Amino acid sequence: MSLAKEIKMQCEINTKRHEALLNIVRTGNVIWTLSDGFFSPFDLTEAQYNILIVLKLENKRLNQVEIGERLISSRANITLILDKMEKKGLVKRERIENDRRVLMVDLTAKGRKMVDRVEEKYVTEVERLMACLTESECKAMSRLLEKLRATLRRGEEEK
Amino acid sequence: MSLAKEIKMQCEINTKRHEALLNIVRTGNVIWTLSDGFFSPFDLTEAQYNILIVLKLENKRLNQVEIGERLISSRANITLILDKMEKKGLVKRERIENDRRVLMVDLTAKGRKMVDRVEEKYVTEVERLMACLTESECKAMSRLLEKLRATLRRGEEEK
DNA sequence: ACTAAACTGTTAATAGATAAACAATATGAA
DNA sequence: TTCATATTGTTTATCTATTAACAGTTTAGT
Repeated sequence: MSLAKEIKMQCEINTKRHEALLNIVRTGNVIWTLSDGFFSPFDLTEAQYNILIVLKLENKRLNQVEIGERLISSRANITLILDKMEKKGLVKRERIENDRRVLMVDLTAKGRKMVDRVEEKYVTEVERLMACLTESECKAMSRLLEKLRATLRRGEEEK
Repeated sequence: MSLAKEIKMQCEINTKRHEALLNIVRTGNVIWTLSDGFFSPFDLTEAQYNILIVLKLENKRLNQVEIGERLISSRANITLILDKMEKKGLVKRERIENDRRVLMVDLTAKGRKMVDRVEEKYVTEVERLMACLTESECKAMSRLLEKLRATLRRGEEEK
């Protein structure tokens, strides 16, 4: 991921809106980078953790399309990520009777153990990282970001 | 649309802080994807545009390390991006006398023409995308994001 | 029932980024 | 000076992600 990134730009940013856009992207990027460092000791990528946590929270098997919807990731990529996770024994893929196209993905015992262990530390880490903002500040920011994202999405659908 | 619904998670997200973190990452991602679509008609990537705009705003030649600092991109990657831009005739690389290791990168006439043309549309596009937020909302959001990023950065330096 | 369209998952080609190793050059301390 | 160290840019190997094409399967309209 290489988006308009930080630093050493001697120019001013033109407008408040442009500044906000760059701030969102930069901050997302910093968090993304940090998360890499957080997950690597567990030999997980963020994408892999996300699949584990989705399966845990849904508490049922999901097919690969459903997983892709929850992660906003392409079908092709889900296949590759699951290939690796299956090799590591974190998930299993099972055919079902009604529809012979789909593969249902589920946590293995090992996968469940992994996600339980990591989730606890993840929650602590998130609180630590975000501790500088109050709950109401977070709430306000979420509201604005959701409003923005809704508009962006609608704008794209129209095209 | 709330984040939870958007990603079809039937569970709620634990805390306001966690929700805000996910909102930042996700919104940054949406913007990043849109920017891809914005630049591709010009046969540019975002990374390439960023190099053009940096050279324009600095208004002088920069070596590859200096460009890397401004974009937070690795030296290796800068080499590859500039290779492509040089082939397209957007930038030129010139040796200097004092230090025979360095290559100074500068806009060509074609590169300058390109960046002028794209920058104008880029500014318009940013205003359009962010129009749903008022200036004061943008200002508030920037303040929170900058505060957060400052803390995150400090937290990492301590490690 | 038949056929066109849609859907699921995989594969191949491509692009992007990074880290590690490297060659050439410059710097600085003894 | 001389030699270890640092710096600049390139190359190589590797990893991740995306798009397009594909095969197998199901759905829906007629």
